[in-house]
Amino acid sequence: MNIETENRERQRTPLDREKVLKAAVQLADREGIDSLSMRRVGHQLGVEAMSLYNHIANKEDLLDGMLDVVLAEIDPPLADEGDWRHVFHERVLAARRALKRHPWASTIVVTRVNPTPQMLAYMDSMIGIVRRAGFSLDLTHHAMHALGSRTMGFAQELFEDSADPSADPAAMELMISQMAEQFPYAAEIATKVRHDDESVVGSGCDDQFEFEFGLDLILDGLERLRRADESR
Amino acid sequence: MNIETENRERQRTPLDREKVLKAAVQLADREGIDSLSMRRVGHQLGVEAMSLYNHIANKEDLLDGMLDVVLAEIDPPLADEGDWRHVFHERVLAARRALKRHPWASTIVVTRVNPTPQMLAYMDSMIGIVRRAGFSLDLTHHAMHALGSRTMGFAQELFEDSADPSADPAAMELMISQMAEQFPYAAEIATKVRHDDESVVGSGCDDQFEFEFGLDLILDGLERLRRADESR
DNA sequence: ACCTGAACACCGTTCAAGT
DNA sequence: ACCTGAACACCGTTCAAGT
Repeated sequence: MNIETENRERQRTPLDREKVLKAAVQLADREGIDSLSMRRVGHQLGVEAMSLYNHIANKEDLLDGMLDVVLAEIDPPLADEGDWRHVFHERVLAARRALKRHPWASTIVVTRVNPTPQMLAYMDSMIGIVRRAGFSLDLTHHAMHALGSRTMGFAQELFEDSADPSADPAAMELMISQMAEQFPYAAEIATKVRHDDESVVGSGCDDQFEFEFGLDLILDGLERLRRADESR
Repeated sequence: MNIETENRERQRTPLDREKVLKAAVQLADREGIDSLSMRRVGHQLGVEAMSLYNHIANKEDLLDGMLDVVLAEIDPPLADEGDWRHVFHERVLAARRALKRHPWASTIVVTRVNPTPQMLAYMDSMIGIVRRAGFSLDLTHHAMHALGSRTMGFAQELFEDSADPSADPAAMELMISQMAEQFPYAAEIATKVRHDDESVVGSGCDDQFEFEFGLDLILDGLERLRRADESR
């Protein structure tokens, strides 16, 4: 029995911040972040929207809290053993798994104006990995900027759904043939992606693969710079 | 005399799509994307919000059109001469300059569900640069994913304003000392950034530098892969 | 052909009033 | 101490009615 039905029957349990956040996360998971309103979170808890203001400051505070619920799910880092790139890579994938469970979370990260406590804790642990691997303060700073949102397990993909399998193939075919004249290079890539998608084994647009490809490209570049710095 | 005052006096000139887009861009430049509403764009043109629907389909269509106004300002690419990385780098900076003139544009890019015509044209030209430099179709595809939004001249920065000079130094000092215990690595970086900002010459958090650092790190990594691929 | 008034179904947030 | 009714100042969008 979830919170909603429980509270609809009789509102014995008083509200608190944690209950509000949990209900909001549940609602966003089920209906998407665009459907999340104060009124709807209230309804989910069997309460009017105004009651929520007794437990959260405003909607921004609600979003901050929801993000921290998600980030608290990230697995702790591996021990510092062997190549720092491995430790870093694995932790980024742990963050990615947590964010993937709540697809709205990455859009929330991006709109935060101040880092939340859990974001700070996560970033601190990631900075620690490279510092203990011998990165200078300068190179560490550049590294974090270069990685950007990849540190948190996601990257800004342009045209995320162009390879969406739900798009019907006939429309895709038409689009590609129309693009071919004006945008030959883009059409060539779109054709490749479509072909690879059709063959079962191929991975025309495997998000996970592309994410790790980009991540390791940057980590390898950084390791090269660390070595150059060290032997300076 | 701008469109607003002109049309307030007497509405002789009939509306068209271009005028709506221009007015919307002007409004977003001046007051930010959050202040952009159908009602306010209408007001800017001396017209009710409902009139806009004669020229644009809906708000998403308006945002698409606004983005294409901005992207049309990107300088054309250099000739294919010398290192492809230079040509690519310079064009990305051209895109960056255009987006920087309209700070809301990058947030619009990120929320598009379908690529706009100008986005397609831009991406096509960038794909062309690497293809003509000898990249395989596969590597080209991975390259575009690895670069992500960097291709368009921006990157997802976490905590953009943590080095904001408008934040008062005393509050910054306090925050850092509070962080130091719980988040020593993050505090160390924050301290460095603050020091470099104070010295006039230093560039503790030079967005432009960090952007190009990350861009070149990826371009160099890709060039290495291209060479390995070629001599395979 | 283009513009508008009225309306619909929503938002976040405040605050005095209730229990 | 916590919750609510009423209200404020907004949204995007539709559609019949006006010119």
